[in-house]
Amino acid sequence: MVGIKRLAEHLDISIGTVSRALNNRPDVNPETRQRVLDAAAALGYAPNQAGRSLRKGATGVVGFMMQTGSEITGDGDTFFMSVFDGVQSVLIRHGLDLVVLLCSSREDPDAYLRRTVARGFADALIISATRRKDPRIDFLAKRGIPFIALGRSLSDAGHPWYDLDFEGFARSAIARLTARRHKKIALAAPADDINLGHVFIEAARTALADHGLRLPEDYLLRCPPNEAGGYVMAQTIAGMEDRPTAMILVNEKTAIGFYRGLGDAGLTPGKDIAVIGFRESPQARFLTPALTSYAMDLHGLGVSLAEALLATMPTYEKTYPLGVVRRIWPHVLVEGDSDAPAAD
Amino acid sequence: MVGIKRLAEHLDISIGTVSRALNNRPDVNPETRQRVLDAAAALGYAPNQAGRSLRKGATGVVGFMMQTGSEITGDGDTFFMSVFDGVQSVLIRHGLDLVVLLCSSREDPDAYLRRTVARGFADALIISATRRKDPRIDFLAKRGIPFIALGRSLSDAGHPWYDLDFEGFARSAIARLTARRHKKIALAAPADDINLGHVFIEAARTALADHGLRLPEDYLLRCPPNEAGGYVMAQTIAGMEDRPTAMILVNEKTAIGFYRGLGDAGLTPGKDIAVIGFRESPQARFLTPALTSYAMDLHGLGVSLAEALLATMPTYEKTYPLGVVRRIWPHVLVEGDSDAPAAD
DNA sequence: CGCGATCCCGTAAACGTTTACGAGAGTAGC
DNA sequence: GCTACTCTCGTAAACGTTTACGGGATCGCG
Repeated sequence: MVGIKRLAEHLDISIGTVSRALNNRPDVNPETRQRVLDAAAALGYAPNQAGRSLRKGATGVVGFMMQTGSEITGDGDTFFMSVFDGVQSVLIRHGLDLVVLLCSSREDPDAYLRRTVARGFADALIISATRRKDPRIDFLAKRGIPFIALGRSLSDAGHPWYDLDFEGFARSAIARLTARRHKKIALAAPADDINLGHVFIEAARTALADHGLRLPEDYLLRCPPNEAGGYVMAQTIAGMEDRPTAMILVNEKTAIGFYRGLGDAGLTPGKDIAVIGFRESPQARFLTPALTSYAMDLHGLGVSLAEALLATMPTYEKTYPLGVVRRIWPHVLVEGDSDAPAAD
Repeated sequence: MVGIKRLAEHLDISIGTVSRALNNRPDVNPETRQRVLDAAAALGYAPNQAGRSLRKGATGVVGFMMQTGSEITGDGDTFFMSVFDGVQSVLIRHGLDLVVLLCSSREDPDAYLRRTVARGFADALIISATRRKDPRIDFLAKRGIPFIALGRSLSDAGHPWYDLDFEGFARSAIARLTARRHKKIALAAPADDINLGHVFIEAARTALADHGLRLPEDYLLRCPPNEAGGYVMAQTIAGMEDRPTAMILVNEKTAIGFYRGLGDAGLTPGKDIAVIGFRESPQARFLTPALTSYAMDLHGLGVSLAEALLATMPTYEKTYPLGVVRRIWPHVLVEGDSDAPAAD
């Protein structure tokens, strides 16, 4: 490992000058700088990150915390990969790197966060799967660590966040179904403490009320946001004596199991039961009948997340004079054939 | 931020003793150690990672490099999440942390690796999506950085690796199909340079030969390993004048699009064309007819990967006296209804 | 010739740890 | 009372950077 010291004695100049040349500071002779740059390339010099961050007090990395095996992100999907890609495209322009911090399903997210913050891993963080009340938010705010949340929370530290448009989804889906004469509309939302379930359900309740409808207790189904969850939910629906005629799913993966479960129960999705899913996805795209769902620009979401995060960091706040961003990310309807009008 | 210095002057002892107490070294009075531990907890002391790794020359993190948006891992799926979970369960026992290093689709994997190695991010690495010849292997070996590859490669640096059993898959699937009187068997493999495609195709060729069959040129289909790839492949198959009666897919996600594509072309999977997929997955599990495929213990694979990696690190090699592990990870057949006998 | 300004560059401190070394105190053995 | 040893702890160097500070050239100008 060739360090700045070896580089300096090889060029027979001081390490100070070498450092200045490499970090192109003004007070160094252009010719010397070139010599240093050439030698650095020739010897394969790479600055030691530990030394650098010890001195500067910053690491140059941004962490994206997510949970493995949790209900919400457990199966992993194209969602986060696309967002990562967007985040990274912004960070790389500033010499920052993105690393993904995986919190195992067996570990407490709050403890995990404290641990990784204590290690001084990242200069800034993106947290996802925000809970109704999320101690991570208070913790990060108190420690003064720049962060942004993907997902709203009741915990409010004046921090920036982006979230998906669950209200718009609920309104649109319900308007669409009622326009097609559906009156018995059921919802499927994840059962855990992740905030999005609450937001969606509340929005759906008021949207239903706007159309003179209400949500019976047994029409609010809690199911794990994956294929198996959709399957057992279909069984439940099929066995109900006052069966709903339409179903709204907040997670696209439940749709896959739901279709199969309906089929196994002798029901046809889109005919016996109208279905609308939240997020358009490669998997759901190939369902038959095509799932009516909502598509969004995830790469763009990643870009916006990164920019809003940088806006809260002293070093970059002039580059991104955005203030504290708290915004709902839009989506567009993708019409399918899964939400036909109600019979009768 | 309270460092070791503040802790020391608060206790009125030297920083050396504090450090020794915290790293529980032998030569410190038990009573003093307890005082230090208590004070550390009270003041919320957390060791500065930069300082520590600068001194020790190690960071205590293991990186898992994967590509976003690439064909092989682009859509992300349950595969890697499960592996991550297994890896982490081992690392955490040794105070090591796992971070995921995302290489964007727009960046060269080799350049990305060099960059992150140069940054001194991780003490050891796990690389995935190995190519036929993979410069990353030579690079890591030359730099003497402990690493393990998930996937074989022609590049051989005497390094450890694990890989899935593509040969066993090919043999089993072909034996199963020929036993059901299929003679016109086609393959679908990814088109990129990832090594698994080559391994699988070669294995399939010899397995076919063992049964007196051969692989016509147009029965070897290259398709992106995702839903859309499966769809267009179905169109291609449907339009062939000498249509195969069976299809083997190395990627489960292609099965989803393939089913839909066949349906749109008026063909029924499992009836007009037998289908066998490689990896059993939540998505494929809910296809109709159920996809015959192969399941494997991904968490266990992660555990084994981590142990084999640690076995190559000087610090841990006595704990895991495994030598250089190069092993094929087993799977088991999950019988479905998608590979019915050939008509006539 | 003197003086200030400018341009480069060397010196050294600092970031927060870990650890080799040695020193002081106590203890035991003779 | 001397030596040898153990136990505990303080001292200081080292890890690889960055950067404030100052100093020697060089130059311009009066």
